Formats: sequence, C-alpha cells, structure tokens
Amino acid sequence: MSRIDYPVYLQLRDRLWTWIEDEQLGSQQRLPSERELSERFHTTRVTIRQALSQLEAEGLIFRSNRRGWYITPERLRYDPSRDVGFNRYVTEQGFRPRTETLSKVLTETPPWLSEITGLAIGAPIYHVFRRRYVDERGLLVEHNYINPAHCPGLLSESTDVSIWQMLRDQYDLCPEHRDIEIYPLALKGLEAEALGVNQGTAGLYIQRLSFDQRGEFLELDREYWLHDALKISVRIGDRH
Amino acid sequence: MSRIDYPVYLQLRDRLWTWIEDEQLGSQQRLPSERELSERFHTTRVTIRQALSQLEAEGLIFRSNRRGWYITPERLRYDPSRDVGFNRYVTEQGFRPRTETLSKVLTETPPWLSEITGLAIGAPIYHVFRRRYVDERGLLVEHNYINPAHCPGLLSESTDVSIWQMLRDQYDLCPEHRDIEIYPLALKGLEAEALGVNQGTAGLYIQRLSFDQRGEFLELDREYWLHDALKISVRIGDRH
DNA sequence: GCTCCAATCTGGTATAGACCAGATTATGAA
DNA sequence: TTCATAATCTGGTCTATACCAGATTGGAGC
Repeated sequence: MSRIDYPVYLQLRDRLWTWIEDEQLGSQQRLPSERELSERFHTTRVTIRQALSQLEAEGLIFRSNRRGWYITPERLRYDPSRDVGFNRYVTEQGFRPRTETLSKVLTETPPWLSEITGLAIGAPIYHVFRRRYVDERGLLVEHNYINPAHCPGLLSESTDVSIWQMLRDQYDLCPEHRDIEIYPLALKGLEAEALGVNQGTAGLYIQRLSFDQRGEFLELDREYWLHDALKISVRIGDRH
Repeated sequence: MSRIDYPVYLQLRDRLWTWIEDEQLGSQQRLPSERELSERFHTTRVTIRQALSQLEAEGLIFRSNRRGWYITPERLRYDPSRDVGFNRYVTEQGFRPRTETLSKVLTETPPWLSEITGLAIGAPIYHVFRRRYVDERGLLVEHNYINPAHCPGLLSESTDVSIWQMLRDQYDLCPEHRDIEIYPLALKGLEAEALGVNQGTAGLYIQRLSFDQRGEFLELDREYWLHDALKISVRIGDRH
C-alpha cells in the first residue's frame, strides 16, 4: 500500500527511480520519451514531466534540449582553493576533459570590475570566455579577467588548457591570497545559452578573485556550473 | 517591440521583475495571488506559475506553503571555514537569528558515519538536529554528530546557541583540520518538511568534518540550506 | 556513397478547466 | 472577550489537448 496523501508525481518520481535502477541505466544513457513514459505509467505527460523535473532537481537525470532525458554522470570533485588546472583533476578522476575558448579579447575595465579589483575604469583587461566539458557534456562556462600588467602576451597564448599553469610557467605568477564566493543561482542569458540549457536551470556560481604577493590584482574567475555537475571538496587547516 | 520567439513566461518573468521594482516591494513582502496576477497580466495561472518559478529559481521571490509568494531577503554571507557561531555572524550582518533544537539524543554510530569518522559502528554518538532562522524565516536545518569522548555532558547543555562556542568554552576543544563538502541538491523528506518547503525545492548542502590536534574525530556537521539564503564567502591564503 | 530535404520524433510552451488541502479570516455562540 | 466553527482564499495537483521548434531520421536524387 502506498501512503495516502502522497501526490502522484512524487509516487512517479519514486517509481521512475527504482525503474532506472532496475534497468541499470548508466551515465549519459537515455530514458524513454515523455509520451512513452506517460503511457507506461498510466498518467499524462504533464504529470510525468513534474516527476522528471523532481529527478532533475535531485541530480539523477538531466535534459538535453529537445533530445530527451539522460542519466546524470557522477559529480566531479572540485577544490576551488587549489591551483590545479581543470584538465588535470578531471583526468585524475578518470574523466575526459575538454575546453573551448569562446572568446578572448583585450577590453576595458568596466565599473563593476573596477570596484572589486582596484583597477581604473577603462584600464586594459584581458577577458577570456571558455566552456568546459567532461566526457563531452558541457558542465560550466567561465569568464576570466586577467590583469595584463603581469602577462602582456596572453592573447597569443593558448587558452584551451590551464590559465594558471600558463601564468605560473610563462610569467612566474602565483596568487598570494584570494577571495572566493560561492552560491546557487539560476543559469540565464548568455550562460544558459552557452551551456545549451533552458533559462532558469539551477546552477552554481563560483568566483575567485586573486591577488599577488604585493596585493595587486591578478585575476578574476567567474564560473557558472550546472547544479548537478560538481561536489566542492576542501580541506582546511592541514599543515602537511 | 519585444523580441520574437521569446516565450510568454520569460516575458512575464521580466515584466514581473520590473513590476516588483516599480512597486518597491521589499524583503518578505507578499505578492498578489496567482489568480490576481494571471488576470492582471492577461494570461493563465499555469503560465504565471511558470514565470514565478523562474523568479524563484533566480532567488528574487520565495513561496510559503499555501500562503503566497514573498520577496526573498538578501543573502546571508557565510564562511564555513571559520568557527564563528551562527548567531554572531547573523547579528553582525544586521539580521535577527533564532535556533530551534528539534531533537538531541545520544545514539549509536551508524555504518555511514563510522566510515567517514573512524568511530566503531555502534559506538555512542551525540546527534543534535536543529533549525535555524534569520528574521523568522527558516533558512536551514542542521545535523550535528559529536564525539562524546570529548564532551560527556553535552545533553545537559543548551544547544540553542553555538555548539562551537560551547565546545571551546566548556571543553576546551577546537578543530585542527576539517574536510568541507559543498554541493547543490534538492531538499526532500525530513529536511524539506522541517523547512516547510515543497519536496524537490533547490537547496545547498554543506558538510564539515572536524578533527582535533591528535587526528581524532570531533564533530560532523551536515547543513541543508535554502538555495537562495546564503552566499559563501571565504578568504584563502591571507597571513594576517 | 553522398548530399539535401522532407517526414517524424522530441521536449517546450500554452490554454482552460477542475478539484484538493492547508492557511486565513469571518462569524456567531458561549 | 474567548473560542470553536464555517466560509473563503491560497497555492498545489492533475487532466486533456493543442501547437511549436529544434533534433533526428529516412529516403530520394545525384
């Protein structure tokens, strides 16, 4: 007997969950179409969609625009306090990374950026906009704002790998301290578009503001992640 | 002229946003009912609800079960790496904190807890379950698992204030290092119920696992936050 | 084989209506 | 005034249907 007063779409969520387990659907595998599911579970498409949205919120499945529903891969572990490049820790965890540079320009510091970096409004600043994949699923887009005073030749460097590694190797730069901000938000506008998800899809915002030993602004990193893509994992206070 | 191919519910989202600005609705103020809004904006309740859900995902408004939609207060800034108690930093930011202890028991270490703490399965462990408010809005629920070896008299202490402060003052305990995990999830079951939100509401999970100077397990903290309630803010590498 | 285009399949959006259950408010009796 | 209760208001759930637009597929023509 199912509990009374338990809405149909929540019952469906549970039945879908166990159905997925029974079928042993694995990472990135596709579910049957909504119409097929609504027949199979004797309900309407609207209600099935409600149940699917629940599973999406829980991170079990994700949608690919007008293509269908798929099983969400395991979360990527991520430590924003470390300087290790994306490619390296993705590989370390047994996944296949890929980075696309969507734009890379030398532009002028806008007011909001001036406010948090101390740069003058209109001062030259590099802006790199990239999309990162894990196993061919786009997990995040990232805006990098880099102080050109420290690395004048950045535009001619490749930005499809780690910017940090490049800053360290080519320009001998490393941050002395940084301010990190993290909060959940809805992906919208440019970011939603670049990730191929619907407006309002749940996401996680991570911002890193780095300064060098002399307290000068080095780099600002603004990352927009899919909500189900990562698990932040930090160790603090260890002296090894 | 509005952009073509822009769905009605997204247009509504924008119109509602500006309408809220025009009306100068402030923190915790109530919106008109869905039926009223759907008339006012010449659409159906379903579509209005879609627009409201967008604004909810974006953190502008939140819902209170069968009572209505309200303006979301400003996010609370939160640094999980510091030992400052909830009450203190809520107050520091000009808000009014409140904590309810929902349960407080001495129980036996379950397998999953044994795995991450090193305690023996079945070993005694304190479990405190609390709900935290800011300005009378419940923002998170929190499970604390505390090693009784270090603070035998915990059950008789008040847990409506900072557990950390108590551990420090009464038992002279402070953590040497800790592992922090953070990721977005959907609030469900006990946590959703305790916060009075619908199953599947977006949330943020924060876990802190603390050990003392000798590497012994001190405390495990599992927090379930509303997604729109906080902004994590950490400074790393500063030597002041 | 290949390319191109049409048919088809998919999820995305939108309407109109209905009923439910919890929360609030109004009412009226004590 | 107090307190129980009834009416009402609110969001929550659900059905049935329709059409759209992007993605995929299948086949015709080369």
